Parts: sequence; C-alpha cells; structure tokens
Amino acid sequence: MEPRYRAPRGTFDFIYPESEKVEALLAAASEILATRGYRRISTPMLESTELFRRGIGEATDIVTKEMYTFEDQGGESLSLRPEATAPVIRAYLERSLFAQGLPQKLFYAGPMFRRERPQAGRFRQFHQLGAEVIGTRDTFIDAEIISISDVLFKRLGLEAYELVVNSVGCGECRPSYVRMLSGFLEGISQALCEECRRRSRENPMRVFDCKNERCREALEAAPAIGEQLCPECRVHFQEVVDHLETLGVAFRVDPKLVRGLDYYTNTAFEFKFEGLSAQNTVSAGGRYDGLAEQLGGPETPGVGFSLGIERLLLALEAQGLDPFTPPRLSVFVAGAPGVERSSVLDILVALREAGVSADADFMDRGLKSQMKQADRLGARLVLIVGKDELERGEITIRDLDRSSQVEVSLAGMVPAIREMLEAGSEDV
RNA sequence: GUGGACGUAGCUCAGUUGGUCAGAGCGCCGGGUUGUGGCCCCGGAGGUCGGGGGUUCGAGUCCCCUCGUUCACCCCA
Repeated sequence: MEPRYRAPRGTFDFIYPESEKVEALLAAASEILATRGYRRISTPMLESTELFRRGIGEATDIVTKEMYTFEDQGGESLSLRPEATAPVIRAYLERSLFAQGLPQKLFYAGPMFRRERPQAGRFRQFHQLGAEVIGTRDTFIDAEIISISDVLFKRLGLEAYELVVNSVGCGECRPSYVRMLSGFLEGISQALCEECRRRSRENPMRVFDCKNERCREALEAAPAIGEQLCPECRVHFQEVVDHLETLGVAFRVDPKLVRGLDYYTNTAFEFKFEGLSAQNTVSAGGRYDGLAEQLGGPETPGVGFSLGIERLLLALEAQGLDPFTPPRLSVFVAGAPGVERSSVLDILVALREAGVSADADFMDRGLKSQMKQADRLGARLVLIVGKDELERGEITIRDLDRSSQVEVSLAGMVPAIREMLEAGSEDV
C-alpha cells in the first residue's frame, strides 16, 4: 500500500479542512490590510539567484545552504524564493512603483522555499503572508506594520503570545556596536559553548539566541545593541514604542533581540507563542532602510513583516480555535427506484440555478444509501424524487433535522425549500 | 548538516521472552423485505507488517543497511 509517489520531503498537501482554514486566514488578513491601504502584490516564485545573494546576505544560512538553486536550460542561475522582501523591493524598483506615489504599501501571500531539515513548524515549502511599506521612515508606519499581526491574532481569538521589539541600529551605530560586542566576547570566550565561539567569529549578535544556561549567564553583562544606539536611532526607536502604546499593542522591549537577515536596520520585532514547540515565532519583521540601495536602487527606506501561515495554523490548533466553518449543504437530491436519472439531474440543476446549494448521488446507490450519504454530508434537506409523486407532478422534501417530510408540487419546490431553510431547524 | 524516537489495514493503535500474529476500534461498502438518514445488529472489502539483506527449522517480533516520519540542535516564518 506504500504509495508510489509521495510529496517531497518537507512539503505537503493542504487538504481540507486546513486548506479552508488557510483561505479564511488570508481573507481575514486581506481585510485588515486593505482597510489600512495595502495593495496586493504577487511576485514570481523564481528569481535570479543573485537577487537573494545581494538582498539577504552572502553569509547567511539561507543563502549559503538553504536555497533551491539551479541553472536553467539557458544557463541562468535561478532560485526558488526563500523569502519575499527582496523580490518585493526588486519589483518596486523594476516597476518604478515610486512613481505611483509614496509610500507604497504592499502585501503578499504565497509559498517560500528553504532546504532545511523539517520539524514542527518548519517545512521546506512553507507559506508566508506579509506586507512591506516602502518609501518612508515615519515611525508610525513601523508601529502599524507591527500592529497588523496583533490585530489579526486578536481577531482570530488568539492568546498566549508575546511581542518583543528592539532596535538593531543603523549603518552608523551597528558596526561600532558589533566591534564592542566582539571585544566583550573575546574576553569571556572560555565561558562560552562551542557554538557560541563559532558565532562570536561569524555573526556575533547571534550569541544572544543561545539557549545554553552557562552562555546566558556569561552574556548577562554583554553590551546590548538596544543600549548602544546612536542618538538618531534612539529617537527613532522611542517613537516606535510610543506609537505602539498609542495603538494599544502590548509589547516587551528586549535590548538583545537580533535579526537573522542582513538587511534589517532599526526596528526589529517578533511575535512568539507559548506551547508551540521550538519554532514558536509566528510573525516577525523589521525595518530595512539599506535594502533598496543594496539592490542597486536609490536610497529607499522600508519596513515590513512576514507571518508563517503553518505556524499560525499550529497556534490556532493549540488554542482550540477554528477560523472556518464549512457552509452546510442545503439539499441532497435522492432518486427512488424506478426513477429516471435524468429527472434527478434536472431537479439538481434547477436547484443550483435557483441558488440553492445542492448535491446528489453519483455512485449509483440505493435510496437508503443515498439517505445515509445525505446525512453524512450534513445536508439539511433531502429531496426524494419518487416515481409515484413524480407521476402526480409532486416531490417529497424530507427535513433531516426535524425528521419530518412533506410533499409539494414541482412548481412550488424552490419556494418551499427556501421557506424551510429560512425557518431554520428547531432542536428536535 | 548533527543527535534522539518511531515506521502493522484509510485513521488511531494491540500484537506476550521470535513459532494460528496478521488483529481491534473508528471510517468505508452492503444488508436488517418490497422507496427513506442519524442509534442498534449482521456481513464485507482493505495490510508485500516502509523497503532490502542477514541470523534461525521458523521473524512485525533479533542484527545490519536503506527509505520515510517525527522531535531537538542549527537556523528561522
């Protein structure tokens, strides 16, 4: 019974009901974003490899070992997108969106690809929903971007999550901070784990992600980026914090919060959930004022977030929430013995044309089985197309909720059904 | 990339110290008299016990390899 073909490792099919929950989540998010002036953008799943190398950073794990990269038949190096911010900025520059007026507020949703080892909340093809505001450094926008996830979570009824914010500085203050941190790390290197020593050399700020108890203690006294900002960045961050308070978003400042991708500047944030296993960051993002320039465009500020759909689904499930209830089938049309199949289909089509949700048997089942099927589908009514009634120009409508049935004329069928559906079903 | 756990019917799982061990529940299909659901009863379909090799008279049950799943590290949404 081993299927001959299976979905590639780390990928999966979204089947119902998850597929429908995803639709519901996207609908809720789209509504929130649209009412804040965001417009939808859809970029290719494939981009030139160079875009990501430049945009995300040559030294990042994503670029060095997680991209699905290949050369196409024309010899061009392409990669499946591991994230969408660089592609969105590329599109902004390529399509001259700045000429449409600034700022540009864009949102996207779709699959991303990273060749990591799968685990809870982490897949090789996963789906992100995100937004970017390009063209302004206004601190209210930083707060707005952050608040969108919060609004969505609240609307979905989610609890037990925490928003952590920080500033990672700018091109001026970060380098000097990193030097200071490196110096500090050198001094305590013997107290650090193997991993942290490696980080100390390659990406010093990442030591703060270490979960090792000894390292954490040793790092207590380490200088934090949030405390070493230049005056300008300090003001910027303070304004963001103030706006968050105005927006009523609860948060905690963590001076040691850092970001994985190279392009971040100033504002950085993460939404973490309790009870979600190791991958508990559901939404994260920040400001990236240097990215557009990095990609060969003019100096252009930007800020955005991205949210992991699968992780959001896990959070909803962990909290017993369901964003989607499938609509109930109104009518199941069942044919009794001796009835022409065409009569059943004619009625089915007539109902659908009248706007009534309806389905019928396509497995050549007997009446009893059709009744069971109707029940299993959760249909409210069953239209029993019987030989005798049909000869009288009538049809039987059985109400599965009330366990009652009536006969009506074919001409009065649709109105009768409408009436019964509108009357609802009292508890029986 | 590293480490641990696990892989028996569609699903959730039982399967003793290797010898009726190929099972249960749920689901699915059919039936319980002639045209009717949900409960109940009866019956049925469905499994190379992930795959390969080995040990043995004999292996889901032991060993090796392999594939897959899963959890953690790494990293990140």
